[in-house]
Amino acid sequence: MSGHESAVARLRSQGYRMTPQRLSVLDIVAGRTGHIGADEVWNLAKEQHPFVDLATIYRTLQLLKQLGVVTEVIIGNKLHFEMADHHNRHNHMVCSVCDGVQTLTPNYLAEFSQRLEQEFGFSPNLDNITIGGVCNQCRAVT
Amino acid sequence: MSGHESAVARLRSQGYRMTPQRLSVLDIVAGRTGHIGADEVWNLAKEQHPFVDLATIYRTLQLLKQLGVVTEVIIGNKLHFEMADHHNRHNHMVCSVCDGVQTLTPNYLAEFSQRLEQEFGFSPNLDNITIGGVCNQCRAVT
DNA sequence: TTCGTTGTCGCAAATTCTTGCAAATAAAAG
DNA sequence: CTTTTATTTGCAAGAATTTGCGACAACGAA
Repeated sequence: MSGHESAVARLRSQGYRMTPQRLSVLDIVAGRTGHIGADEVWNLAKEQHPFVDLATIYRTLQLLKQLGVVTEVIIGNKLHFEMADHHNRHNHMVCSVCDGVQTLTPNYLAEFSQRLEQEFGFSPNLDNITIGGVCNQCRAVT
Repeated sequence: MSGHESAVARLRSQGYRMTPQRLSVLDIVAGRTGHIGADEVWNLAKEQHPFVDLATIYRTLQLLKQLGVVTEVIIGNKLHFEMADHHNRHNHMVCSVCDGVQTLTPNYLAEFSQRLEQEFGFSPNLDNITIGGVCNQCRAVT
């Protein structure tokens, strides 16, 4: 009921339809500050629409991702999603050892972004960037 | 039979064992210039070891990934792997619309890497970086 | 409001990837 | 070479995610 107008508009403008299921998913993801797993979205969505299928959740999340409304992060071997906040970007560093996630707001990425666009014609979605590596703790263990 | 000595050594030094199955997987991935899907690795591996299980392939690829021998890229909804070439890095830009993959050798990433390490104590593996976005073609369509 | 077109949903089956466990085996010790 | 022991494997079961398809519903047109 709040700031979903733009998302709805974006759906419509591409010929997609707004359904109660999609609104639910949108509300749920928007209601979280951090990321949320697909299974959690499903559980919450069932409270409002007991018959929603998990497949619908996945399809909706994929759609919202394509539209740039949400962002996908792979944590462990699960898909997680969160609102793509274009004003206050969240980027992730995922440790390949412990699957821990760290968040950062990298201003330094802006320049890199422009280069990619100039040299390759590729518009990177930096809301969606995930950097693999090893975190402090796990490196200490080895 | 070629340049796998370092990979074998890296296995041994961590207490892992070198088995024919693992050597097969290593050979197969190393024999490719580009990336290769887990299922393809399996098919090729079966030519030499008809009874290898797909689970073994996955486990081996995960292991090689942890050791930094290979690199994992998610293309579409499949896992792909390729040799991590530390001298000539390959990084990927994956289009979220068409799943097309572009490769680049970003020298400009080096500086960014150092910052992450200094500020977060996180050692990024830039061989493994994947940047999502929209490619030239798909952007033109919209 | 009603109708028709077309996108969407729910269901079930198919893919893709992961995990538990007993048997097999690599590497070290004797 | 044989024994020992811990790692790996293969198999089967199980998560997690995607896809095909007929029934259904959103929304513009009449």
